[in-house]
Amino acid sequence: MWIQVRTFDGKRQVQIDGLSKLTKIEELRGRVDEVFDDSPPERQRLFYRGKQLEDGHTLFDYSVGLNEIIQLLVRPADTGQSEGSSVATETASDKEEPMEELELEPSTPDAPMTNGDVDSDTGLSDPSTSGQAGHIKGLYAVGDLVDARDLRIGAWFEATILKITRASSDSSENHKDDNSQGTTSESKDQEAAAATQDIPAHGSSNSVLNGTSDTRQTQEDTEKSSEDTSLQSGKGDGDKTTSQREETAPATTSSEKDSGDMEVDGLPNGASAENVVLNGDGSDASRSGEEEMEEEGLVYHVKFEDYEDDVAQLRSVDIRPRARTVIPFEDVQQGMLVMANYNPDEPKERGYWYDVEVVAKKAKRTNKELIGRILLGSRGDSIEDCRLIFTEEIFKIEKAGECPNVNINQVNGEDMEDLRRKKTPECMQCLDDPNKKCKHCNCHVCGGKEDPDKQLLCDECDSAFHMYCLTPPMEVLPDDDEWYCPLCRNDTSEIVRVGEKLKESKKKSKMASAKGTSTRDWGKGMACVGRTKVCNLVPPNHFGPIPGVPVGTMWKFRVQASEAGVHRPHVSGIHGRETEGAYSIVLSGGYEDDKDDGEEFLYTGSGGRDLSGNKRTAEQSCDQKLTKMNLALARNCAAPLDTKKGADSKDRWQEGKPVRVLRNCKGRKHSKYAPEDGNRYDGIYKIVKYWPAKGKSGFLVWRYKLRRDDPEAAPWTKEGQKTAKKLGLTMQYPDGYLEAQAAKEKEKEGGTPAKGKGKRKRGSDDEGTPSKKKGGALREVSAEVQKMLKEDEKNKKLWDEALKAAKGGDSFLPKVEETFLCICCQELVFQPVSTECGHNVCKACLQRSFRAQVYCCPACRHDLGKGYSMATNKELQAILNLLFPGYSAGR
DNA sequence: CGTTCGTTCTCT
DNA sequence: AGAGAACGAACG
Repeated sequence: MWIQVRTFDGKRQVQIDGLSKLTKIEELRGRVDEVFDDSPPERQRLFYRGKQLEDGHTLFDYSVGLNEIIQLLVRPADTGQSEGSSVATETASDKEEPMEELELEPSTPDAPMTNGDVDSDTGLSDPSTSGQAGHIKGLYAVGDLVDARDLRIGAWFEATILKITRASSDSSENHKDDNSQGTTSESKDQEAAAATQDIPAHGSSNSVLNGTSDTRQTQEDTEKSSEDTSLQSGKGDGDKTTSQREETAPATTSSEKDSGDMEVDGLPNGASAENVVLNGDGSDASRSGEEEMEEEGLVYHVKFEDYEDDVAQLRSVDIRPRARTVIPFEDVQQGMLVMANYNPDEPKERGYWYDVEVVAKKAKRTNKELIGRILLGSRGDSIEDCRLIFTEEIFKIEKAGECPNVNINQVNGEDMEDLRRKKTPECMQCLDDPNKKCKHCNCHVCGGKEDPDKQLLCDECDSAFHMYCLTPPMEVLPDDDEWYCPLCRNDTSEIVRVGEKLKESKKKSKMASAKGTSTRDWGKGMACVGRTKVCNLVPPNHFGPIPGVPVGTMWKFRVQASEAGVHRPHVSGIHGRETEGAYSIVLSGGYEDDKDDGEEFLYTGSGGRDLSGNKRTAEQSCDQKLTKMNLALARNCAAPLDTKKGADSKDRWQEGKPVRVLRNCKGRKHSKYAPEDGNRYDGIYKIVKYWPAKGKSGFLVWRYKLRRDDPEAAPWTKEGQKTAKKLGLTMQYPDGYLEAQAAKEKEKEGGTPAKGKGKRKRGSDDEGTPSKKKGGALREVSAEVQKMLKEDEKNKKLWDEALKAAKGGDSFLPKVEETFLCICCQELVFQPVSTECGHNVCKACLQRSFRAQVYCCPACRHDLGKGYSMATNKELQAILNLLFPGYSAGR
């Protein structure tokens, strides 16, 4: 078997040959390493259909089929430079040993809170108790109301300081904790863990809903995956945090160091210094000025107001006094650094609070607008050209250290609610109204918001479920780290999380290879591979020729004839339905009673054989019956059915149902009409008569007399050979087969597999499907169809493209098939819904998405809205029905 | 060469 | 949804 490995950017694609279905992933890595530069196995990440391939499993485990594409992502190399504080950060998170060493360090005696780990210290500790650390002098004190930066998304959230510790064993212990969470829970890969190790996970990785909504969690995930790809750029960050960590107390005088960095990172040149106050810059903060500063080594444990169980440990650079001064719009000036609300995903909606450099200010009478650059944090990332719409809520960034304090607040009775900023409702469905039932943000079954601690979060769709709302109700929390809701459970049976065992499908577990009863290696060749495409041109129960497949077409393997729709079963000689008749047969020389005279032949029914032991053929060992395929074949005969004695259509033989006939090269033993190689389509035959008879084996067999009835010349005639030449009919091989064969030959000669062998752009060297080269049925677009295309106004652009492709020499129908492939089910769209964003999805697929509370276009994530009408595009459906007469059968 | 795999189909 | 039949094709 062979597959394609393609880099994530799609720039390189290489065929890997000589694989078996039982090839292990680690083996595949070796092969990939041979062909791709600079991609050692340990740095490879391989993906197939969204799943990350893990060592220890086989291609079969992941159902990787012939010629399918595996995507390759190579982790950046660990340079191992001596400069390496960044390297230290990464390795520290990659491997656990260094962490354990840190953990063994004695805890700081004057930090009593080290005995509480993050989980138990969920902000419940009395501030006065934490105040024991009062002799730690920093910019902020316990109880200070601050804004704290969520390092993952770069936005500021309202928070309170719970306690302050020195960076020492205390923090490293917590770091270790974070890290283990990061790696054990789902597919957060190591890099992501490294990038986020400073933050405790929001909520435990377990699935209990901690009284918070899932919105934020989702955002985290998005953020993480984006970090995945931008890791290299994030290295500077790791560098800095590490150096900070290593410089523990006592503090140096270089507290400007941080601010200096910040200036470089976050501040535009020429920014007006007036209103710009840098976070963490304690140079003139009153409190710190008088006391001995040890800011460098301090870790602030802050509690986010909106996420009660979140305790983050942050450095002073990521903390600042709670914003409380609104800058009137008229006072906002270009170049200022302010805090404003922005939603990067939905710029027209409310989002989170970010630092923004004001780039431009537009004030019209009706419309106030600010254009800004969102600054995401110390890493120096920014989002350019953001249009700020909440121009009345521009906040000044307060000077470091000048904090309102929660304790003071209580004394003064000052209403701190005034300091609360507006923010996005967590749930756009119920707008966080606690009195409203909402199946979106709370229990998916009852919508109730009560008992948040009894609500389980699905690890797939993030929907919540009361344990008692499940059927059957769940009594105890699941032991597993992850839990899947009833809607997701089936669909995700094959999803594998990192480091997790592959869930075996029922079917596979029954197979010999899974039961371990066989040692047989299989799957290297074409015997056990599945189809790579399905013929949608006609329904499976189509009688007569397949459009675009001329008499004389040849395929090396039966599976290809199946793909072409000419003869669908993989093994079986007769394709038919008991109630309808037979559509096609193959003469393969497997039945001794067959007799082939070309224009006419005698065919034998199936059955009467003992196929136990997983066999496909055997000797005749009992009488055949006129059932199943034998009955189907009999029904083609233009004579009343007689299941006892058979029937003869006599002079009406041509009125019978047409049978497509293939001849296989194995028939050559007894028939000179069989092809030299592979399988050949010989045209339409009719059943003249059928009858039961005693076969050579002595058992009863059903015999069928077939006579050719096809206007196209038979391949063995002179005329037939002429047309074959004219049409350029050559043996068809599976995509990549010849390359794989060539590679095998080369290997035999003793040479190592050549680098880059089989390297090719897709669709380059087609041996020439007859229909492609010579145009014909597949390229022509009839006037009738053209007219119908015009009626499908919603897809005008797509149809224009398809027509253009047809004119350019490509086949029209395959292009249409590609264009209207449903992104969900990967089949031609059925009962298509044409979205306003220009995509087409099966109605059923879209409904499934909506049932999972996902209300956006599956293709582009364009929000369709919960109440989307989902009208089927009848025009499109009509066209597709015409072009692909059978595709909707069975759906 | 004899064996024996997953696949496909249809039917139950 | 599962079982059973089946003129393939590779393994050993």
